[in-house]
Amino acid sequence: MNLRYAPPAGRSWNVLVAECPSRTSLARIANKWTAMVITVLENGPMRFGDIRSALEGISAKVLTDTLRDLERDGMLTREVYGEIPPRVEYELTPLGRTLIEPLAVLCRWAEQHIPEVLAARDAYDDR
Amino acid sequence: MNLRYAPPAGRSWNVLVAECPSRTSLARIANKWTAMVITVLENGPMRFGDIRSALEGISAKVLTDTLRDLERDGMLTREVYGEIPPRVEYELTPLGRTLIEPLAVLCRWAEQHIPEVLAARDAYDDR
DNA sequence: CTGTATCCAGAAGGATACTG
DNA sequence: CAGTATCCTTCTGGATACAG
Repeated sequence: MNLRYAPPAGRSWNVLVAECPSRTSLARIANKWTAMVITVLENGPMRFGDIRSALEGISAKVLTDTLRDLERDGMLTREVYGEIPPRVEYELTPLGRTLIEPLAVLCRWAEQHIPEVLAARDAYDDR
Repeated sequence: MNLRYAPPAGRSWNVLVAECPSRTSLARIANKWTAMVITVLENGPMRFGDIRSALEGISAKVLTDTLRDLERDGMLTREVYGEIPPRVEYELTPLGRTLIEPLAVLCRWAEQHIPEVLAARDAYDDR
């Protein structure tokens, strides 16, 4: 496993290799905002404001940045409707949809294991 | 547990609620270093130096911080052996082991979908 | 309504030197 | 070997104001 980064000539992309682009990709998907955005979009297209309301507490700037990054990496599409007031809808691509289940699992893990995590934290801080 | 937020009776914790502690927990596990550390520890205890070698490019400081946070949240244990030179081993707890599969899936996703992501990125940048 | 443009504080993370 | 300590740079993300 101590191989130097060699792809794309070969086939073995590897997040453990510092220069491998898969590590950048991992950083993008292993991210709390990404997990929440993808999860929230699973049921179909949503408007900017509705996403922002769903992800309670996110700023407009951060949501804009997150959505743009996800669009750039092909995980969602952005459609602007020429209406007044403006309407913009975001929708997962097939590629983005393959992330729904993995990221939903993470969100559920965080929710389901809160008692254990908080207990462990208290125990650690008490010593 | 001294919480500023508790889910309403009969309901579950929810990462979409800003003050819910599950969001902090999500931030910790939805993180590239966490994903790599957990994945690398799946086969059993490992020494600090071996983990650092496996996660090519991580600094001692960042690895120390990451391991301490994971220990604090009950996902791994840290055992110090009174030897010269020192030996310290990190091992996943049962709680930590429940993260192996979800996080390994993320790492595999990042590796397997690199061609699509890079293609999408090029297409986006070209317009 | 859906952003952009700034500015700024704090967190994350790297480099280097050093210790038990 | 397994860290600490320190310093420094970069990135993240919040606040505010404003535009189309």
